[in-house]
This record gives sequence, C-alpha cells and structure tokens, in this order.
Amino acid sequence: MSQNANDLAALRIDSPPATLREIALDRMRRAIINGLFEPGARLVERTLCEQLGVSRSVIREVLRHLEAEGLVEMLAKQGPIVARLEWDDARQIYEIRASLESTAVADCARTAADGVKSRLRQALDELDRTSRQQSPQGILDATTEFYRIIFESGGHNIAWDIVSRLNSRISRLRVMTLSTMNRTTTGPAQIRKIFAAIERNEPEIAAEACRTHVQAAAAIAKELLANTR
Amino acid sequence: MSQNANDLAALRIDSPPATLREIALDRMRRAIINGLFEPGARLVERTLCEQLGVSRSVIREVLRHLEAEGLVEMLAKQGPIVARLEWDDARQIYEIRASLESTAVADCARTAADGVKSRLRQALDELDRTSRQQSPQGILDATTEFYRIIFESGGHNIAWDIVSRLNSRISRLRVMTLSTMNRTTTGPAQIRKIFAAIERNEPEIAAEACRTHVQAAAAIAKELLANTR
DNA sequence: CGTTGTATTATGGTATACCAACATACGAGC
DNA sequence: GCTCGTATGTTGGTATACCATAATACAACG
Repeated sequence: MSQNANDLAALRIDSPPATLREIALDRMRRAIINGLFEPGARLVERTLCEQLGVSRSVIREVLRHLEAEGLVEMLAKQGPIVARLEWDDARQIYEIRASLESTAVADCARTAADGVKSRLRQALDELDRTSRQQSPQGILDATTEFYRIIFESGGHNIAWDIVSRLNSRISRLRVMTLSTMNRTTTGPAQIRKIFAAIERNEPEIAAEACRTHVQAAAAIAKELLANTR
Repeated sequence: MSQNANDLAALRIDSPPATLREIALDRMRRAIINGLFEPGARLVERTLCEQLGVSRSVIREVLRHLEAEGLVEMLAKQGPIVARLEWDDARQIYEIRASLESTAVADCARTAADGVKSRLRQALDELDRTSRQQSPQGILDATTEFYRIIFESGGHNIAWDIVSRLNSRISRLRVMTLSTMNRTTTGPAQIRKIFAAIERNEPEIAAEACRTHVQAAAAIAKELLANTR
C-alpha cells in the first residue's frame, strides 16, 4: 500500500447526499422514540407531509420502513398509528434482550483486549458523571454506549441492530427505568458489576450480572406500565 | 355469554381484502427467499412493475419494507439489490438463533403441557416422513413448524418474528443444511433429542441439544459458503 | 487514434393526480 | 322527532408525471 494509494483513498466520497426519505425516516423515528407522537396516535399522511414538508410518496415509504421496524402499526382501513406497547410485548423484549446481551457480554469478557476495556471504562465514567447529575438522557446515552462497545467489539453488529430496534420500541419505558435504577441504588452499581467481571475476564459472572440488570429493568418497567393504566 | 352474542361475533369480518402492496410484499419476499432472484441481483423498479403488474409506488413501498427486513440492500445512487450474505453475517445469525431458540426450548421444556407435547410429536412425525422421502422443502416446513410450536406455546411471538426474519436471510443455506443434516445422520436425530428432553421436562438438556443442533447447522453452512466461493 | 464533449438512455427520487371507502353532517320524508 | 338517504369531506391506495443524475454511446476535434 503506497502513500499514493492512501491519498487516492482519501478522495473517496462516502457521504452520499442524504435523500429526503432518509432524512424523513430519521426525523420520524426520533419523533416517535422521543415521544413527540403519543403511542396510539394516528399518523395522518397528508398532515405529516405538511409537518415535514415532503410529498406523500416520501412519507408513505418512511411509514413502510417504520412499520417493519415495529414502531408504527397499520390498522386496516384506518391507516397508520404509533405502535402501542402492551406489557406482554415489553416482557418479551426484556427476555430477548437478556438472552442477547448476556451472550454478548460473556463473549466480551472472554475476548476483550485492553483497548476495549479502556473504552468500556470511559463509558462507565460517563455514566457515573451523568448519573450524579441526574440527567436521564445522559444516562441513557452512556448506557447505550456501554452496550454498543460490548456488541461491536465482539463482532455482533446484527445482534446490536436487533437490540437497538427492540430498545426503540420500549424507549419510553427505558428512559424511566434507567433513571429509576440509577436513583434508587447507589448509582450504576449493576453496570459496574458487569464491567468488573469483563475486566477480570469472567464470562459466567459477567453474563449473570447482565441478566440481573435486565431483569431488574423489566421489573421496574412492569411497575410503570401497571401504574400508567 | 349468550348464544346471541356468539352469533353476532360470527358476523365479524376479519379478512380485510388484501391491498396490492400486501400481495406484492408477500410475492417479492417469497421470490427472494426461494431464490428466484439471485443475491446481489439488481431489482430495477420499472422491471418489477411489469413483472408484478403494479405501479412503482407499490413496488417502492414493498422495497422499503424488505429493506428494513434485511432482504434487500439499497446501494446509494444505484438502487436496490437482493441482499448478499457474507459468512460473517451468517455466523452471527446462527449465534443469535442459538441464543433465542435455546431459551425458548428451555422455557418450553419447563412449562409444556400435554397438548403442546402432542403437537410437537405430530410435527416430529411429519419431519420423519418428509425426511425419509428426502423432500427438502418438506423437511424445512416441518422443522419450521416444530420450532414455531415451541416459540408460540411459550408466548414468545416477538422472538419468533426475529428468528423467522433471520431465517429468511439465510434461506438458501437453510434448505441445504437441513437436507444435509437429515441425510448424513440417521434422520432428524437432533430434533428428536430436543423433543425427548421437552417431553421429560428437562430444560437444561433440551437447551443444550438445541444449541448443538444450531451449531451443527452453522458448521455445515460454513462449509457450503466456503465451497461456493 | 485517442481524447473530450455531447446526446441519449436508464433509473431512482419526488411530487401530484385520481379513485374508492368510510365517516360525518345535513336534509327530506314519514 | 325519528329514520333514512344523500351530499360532502377525510383519508388511504394506486397510478402516473416529471426531474436529476449517472452511465453509455457516439461524434467531433486534435
């Protein structure tokens, strides 16, 4: 590989100017995840056109994508609504997360090199910081980053996609459960336990700590869902 | 609940006349899964319009859906192609399946009532039958049904959706691995082992047998992918 | 003969037009 | 006043039109 080849590689244009559809998809997804649209709210196509300033073609394609992601539900003969979340769905999502995350965590504990460990420590520090200043969004981002490192480091990007997609469906619960967990216990104790096991390369212990963490979140979520009704 | 109420319930219209989009989605998905379109093949929208006899709006919405499912890839500035499958993707898919299926199988072994067991036995008989007559499609259908019962019986429909979607991405491998496994070993020995453990309500053993089964499939798939190159 | 500029074509991105089904409101007839 | 029918509006489903860009072919020029 010559210097010349490197220079040429640097020329490559890799950020294709986003299409309206991609922008709209991103906006809509965020809007739903952030709760800008209530679960069950109707998503009238022509209204969305005005709100986003694009044509119905674009909106409809975005809706198809979000439908496949499970963020939007299509009621036959009535049109699209923001997906609602029953406890039974949430329960299943937490179960699946427990499976996938504990597997990834164990894998990470088995193979993690120093580089990964230090990146994890960084994420954990960030979590501590945001946790002390009671910033829900910050806690969520830091926790997400912690897990992202675990999945990516083990080459589990497909599992990460699945987990991310599932998390987006429980976004509303997630921000509350995470805040609760970081308020009641002494900070992010459970995450720290996971990290400690990874650092000492103890897969079984790490996986078990992870399962505990997810189950705790599920328990809190169940409470929340019961109270909201 | 009066007889009257029952009669009224029977009046309910529950099969909304499928839209063109739903039909087209189904057809396209099958076409890709069955290999009618080669992986990597371009999916030119106007061509598909003629082939399916619908407008581009419909085709494009279907493509968005399939894109989100991972069956179609969008190359920026070049349009959609049938998703290709690298071994690294297949590897991950088998790993995820191992996690989710073994969890579901353990759950099933823990809780399965007689009704579930007899339905599983039925599926197993069907698998024996199709296996004896070397029918690849029959083997695939029977195996799918076996797992479907396991997931549905435990209330794991979301996990089942995920597994189904992943399986559709490895459909080509799947039909070959299943045939191979049912040819080399004495019939569906591994599936039978899973069933036996479920029947005796032994979750750990059932889960382990399931993991073995998936790992064996992955090993064969790896061979296949290596040879195809 | 090759290089460069230009016309043509193929194709995806976006907007718009039209229709059918369902819902709502209103008015005629009893 | 109640019922039914009709007009009107809302909204999703589908088709089509138009544009921009990238690739290709071709021609002109050196």
